[in-house]
Amino acid sequence: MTFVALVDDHELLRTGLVAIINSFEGFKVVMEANNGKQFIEKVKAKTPPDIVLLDITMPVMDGYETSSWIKANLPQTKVLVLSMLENDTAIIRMLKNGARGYILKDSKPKIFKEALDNIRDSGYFINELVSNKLMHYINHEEVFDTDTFALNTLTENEVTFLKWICTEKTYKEIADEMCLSPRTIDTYRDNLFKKLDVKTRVGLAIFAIKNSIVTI
Amino acid sequence: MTFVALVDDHELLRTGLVAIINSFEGFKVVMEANNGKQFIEKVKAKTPPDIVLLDITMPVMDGYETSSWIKANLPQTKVLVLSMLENDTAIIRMLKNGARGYILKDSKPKIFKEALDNIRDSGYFINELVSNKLMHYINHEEVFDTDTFALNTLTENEVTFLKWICTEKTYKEIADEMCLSPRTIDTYRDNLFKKLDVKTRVGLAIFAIKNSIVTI
DNA sequence: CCCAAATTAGGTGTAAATACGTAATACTTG
DNA sequence: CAAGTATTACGTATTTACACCTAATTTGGG
Repeated sequence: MTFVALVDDHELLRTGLVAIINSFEGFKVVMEANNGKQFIEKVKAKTPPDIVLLDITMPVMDGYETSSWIKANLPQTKVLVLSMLENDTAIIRMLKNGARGYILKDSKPKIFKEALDNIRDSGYFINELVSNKLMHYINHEEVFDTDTFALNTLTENEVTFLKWICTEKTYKEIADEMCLSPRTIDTYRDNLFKKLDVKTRVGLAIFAIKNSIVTI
Repeated sequence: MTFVALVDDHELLRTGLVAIINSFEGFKVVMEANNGKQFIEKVKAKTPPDIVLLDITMPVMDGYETSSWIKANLPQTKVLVLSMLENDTAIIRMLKNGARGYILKDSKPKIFKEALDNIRDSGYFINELVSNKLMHYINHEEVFDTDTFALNTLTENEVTFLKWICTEKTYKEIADEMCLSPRTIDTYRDNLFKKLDVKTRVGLAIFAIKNSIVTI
């Protein structure tokens, strides 16, 4: 019997998952949690599950952190990401943090079964989502995950600046808002163009939105 | 007994919903569909349900269309929107299309029960999400739902143009891509500035993203 | 067929954004 | 303390974006 934990703050989805997973022969849901922190608390008192079905977007402690924690503290436990996010950054970050597979929340139950079987049997579930990223990694290791990498090199002021970028203010007005010289703002922009490999303010705005620096 | 239909392309969520709703006394799920079109086909052969739990984002026929159809063709049937979208535009559009309530997919089962009870008993479920929009409507009717209104006035070319707006191409390059004169592109931009009440290209880009004209 | 409206296009001027080179301050760290 | 580095700032030139006004062309109804 393979024991499964569900970590997701969507109660409804969890209810559906429990029903489905328990209907799969050889799998049983033994733990549920609303977020990573709650999972960690609960798992301390128990035998760790074999597989953790893990959401990314959660309050308190998100999937990225949680996966890292599991990788470091529960080496026998395998993480299968269950997310709505289809973007490269999310997939790659989770894989880097130790996830063994990544499926979308709107997958059909059949996919689910396959993923659980594969992870139990081979340790991994490599679907198209994941294999595309892996292929990309093989071919372009150096440019792999530019966004995530770039995100970490941003200074506090640059992040603030990116927020202003997504408004209709001119650079001069942004300079006023940030109490800096317009020239400094120019430098910020030029640096970000290089860092983020974009050429225009629209490029900056889209980067900021894509990486949740601003929410719209 | 109140009969409920589920229209949502997320099978997992549906499974959970069926379990939960059937566990509520007095409610029973009698129909499931992956999208509006499938629902229409299925409902023809049956007695219409009392309540339709309706997702917005669906392939083939989305929630907006589906709700309008239900309003026009099944006057006894009440729509309760079940969505992940928390933005004004979505809520308002659905309310205008006849929805009786709007709850988020990550609501707790308790909220669910309340919503179903209220819609059965009073015909409506007015939670904070909805009441805020209604209040806003009372106070600012004339500026109510600018985005949705504006969306409907966009021409095909303007939509295409908005897609290009969210790239790093200059207007001249966009003109080439669309096989139009740069002057025409200028006119498009100026018209959109007026229509959408923005002043810069970034404003246009954000409108396009917010309203799912482009996906990033 | 003709009119009104929508679409496409042009001219000109100003403001903003972008490119590139340089340099004064602040802040580490050996 | 000195050298290196990050941050902040400036000058100048060019390109792009934006504003406002006008007009040719296409399109859809009466």
